[in-house]
Amino acid sequence: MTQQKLTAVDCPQCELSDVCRHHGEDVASATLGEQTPKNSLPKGEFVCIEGEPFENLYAIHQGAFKSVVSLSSDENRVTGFYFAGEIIGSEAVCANEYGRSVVALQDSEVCIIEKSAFSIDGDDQQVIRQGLLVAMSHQVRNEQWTGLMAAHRAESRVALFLFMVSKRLEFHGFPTNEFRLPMSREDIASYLGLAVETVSRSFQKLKNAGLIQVSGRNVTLVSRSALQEFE
Amino acid sequence: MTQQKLTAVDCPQCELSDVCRHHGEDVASATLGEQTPKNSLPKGEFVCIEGEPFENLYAIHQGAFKSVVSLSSDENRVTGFYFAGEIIGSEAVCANEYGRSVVALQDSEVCIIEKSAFSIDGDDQQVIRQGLLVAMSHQVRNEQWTGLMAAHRAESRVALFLFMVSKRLEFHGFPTNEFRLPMSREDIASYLGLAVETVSRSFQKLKNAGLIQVSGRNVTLVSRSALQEFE
DNA sequence: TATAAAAATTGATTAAGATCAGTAGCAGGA
DNA sequence: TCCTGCTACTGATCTTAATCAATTTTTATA
Repeated sequence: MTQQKLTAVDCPQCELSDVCRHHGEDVASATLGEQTPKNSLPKGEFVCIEGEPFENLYAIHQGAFKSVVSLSSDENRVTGFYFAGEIIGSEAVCANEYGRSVVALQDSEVCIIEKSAFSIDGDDQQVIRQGLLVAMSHQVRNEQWTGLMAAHRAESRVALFLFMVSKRLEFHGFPTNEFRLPMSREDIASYLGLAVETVSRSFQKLKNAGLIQVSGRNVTLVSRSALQEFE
Repeated sequence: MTQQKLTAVDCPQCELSDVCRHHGEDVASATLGEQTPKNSLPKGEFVCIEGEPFENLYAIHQGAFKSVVSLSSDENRVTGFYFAGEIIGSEAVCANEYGRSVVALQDSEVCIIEKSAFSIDGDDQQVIRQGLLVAMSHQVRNEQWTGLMAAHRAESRVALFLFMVSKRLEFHGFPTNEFRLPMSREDIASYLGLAVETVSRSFQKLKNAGLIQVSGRNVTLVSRSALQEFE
């Protein structure tokens, strides 16, 4: 199936492998290389809801997600995307409640990291905390892109968006120049603060400029560096 | 002086007090309540430079900062602001180099948290790691606002910006309805992806709408909730 | 305090994106 | 396979923000 070119992360190489492997009630039975049980989520399912009490963190084994916050009774906005190898819920650690709702964009699998695995009164689990620190640092790094996209013209935002997706896929070991976007044009528009029509037109312009090839959600980056520099 | 209504955080109440208090070579001499030596930075001074190797994290005791990334040889963009009680450098943990340059917007004081204080091969310092986790979680939470500002019309972005500043000041115990902005209109414009002139006009419109009072960098929020809901 | 430099505001014009409207293409279900 | 509904694209008009230009205010420094 062409449904997902983004497949599962290779657990042993995952930034979060230590976190997943050491936690929870199954530690005793976990032999070397054995993984935390994965939790399947069909497309459209919510992983967590904005405002609800913090229960777990989730490491994405396979799939993709978007985060959404409600701005008013009639308006939601997409605030970010999560790919395989990344972590969901880190914003909840400080406030003990989730700060965004997170929804599966396709059928996905997550590894559950229980709150107790790293809470201050929990067992001494140095490795887990260290792993989380690194993962969260990574998220802080990623979220900077969001800010950059506030600026620029529409076309540049879309270019930068594609560059960001490619960079994040690369980090987790996926193909970087040819992929299928898991999110709709509407999601992209909401995330970038543009009208859907403008996103569509921007895709066409980038295509005409020879920077990308597009067919629906399938994207090929002709020159990734040109995308980054795109003005 | 009216230079800074944002004064120093009260260390014992700071989210980072554990982190600051336990680390470094002076632990032995630190008596209860005694603080980590603070490092003074004059306005305009850089705390860290994008791309340089990771050395320390910095907890802001007093003052305010902006983060900047270079987009091309002739263009920089402001990607965020840091206030007293917040932490600088968390994006460097994962990559071992800073991901943004951070500059003091006013004369400031920071507490230094050395890398060794929480690295995996360092001493077992559970409390520090836990404190960092919470602080970084907070940052992830904060950075979401940036994304929200990508959207909306100019006026709404500025309204949301002021709301965010107020919220962050509140968290660290500062006055929330009357404050002096530490950053220039140009910084705000860069951060929001707007022209300086548009920021100026937006301030005037919010003033005329009765939502705020403005006099240069001094801002009074008449109705904070109205700012948040502003459409 | 006086003066220069920088920052902020205001106005007029131009350009870019939102909105409105309609069409075409896919994907999932019977 | 053929619908049906959703998603994506394209065109025309209108609104908003960028740009250009000039003035006023604030800040820094002698």
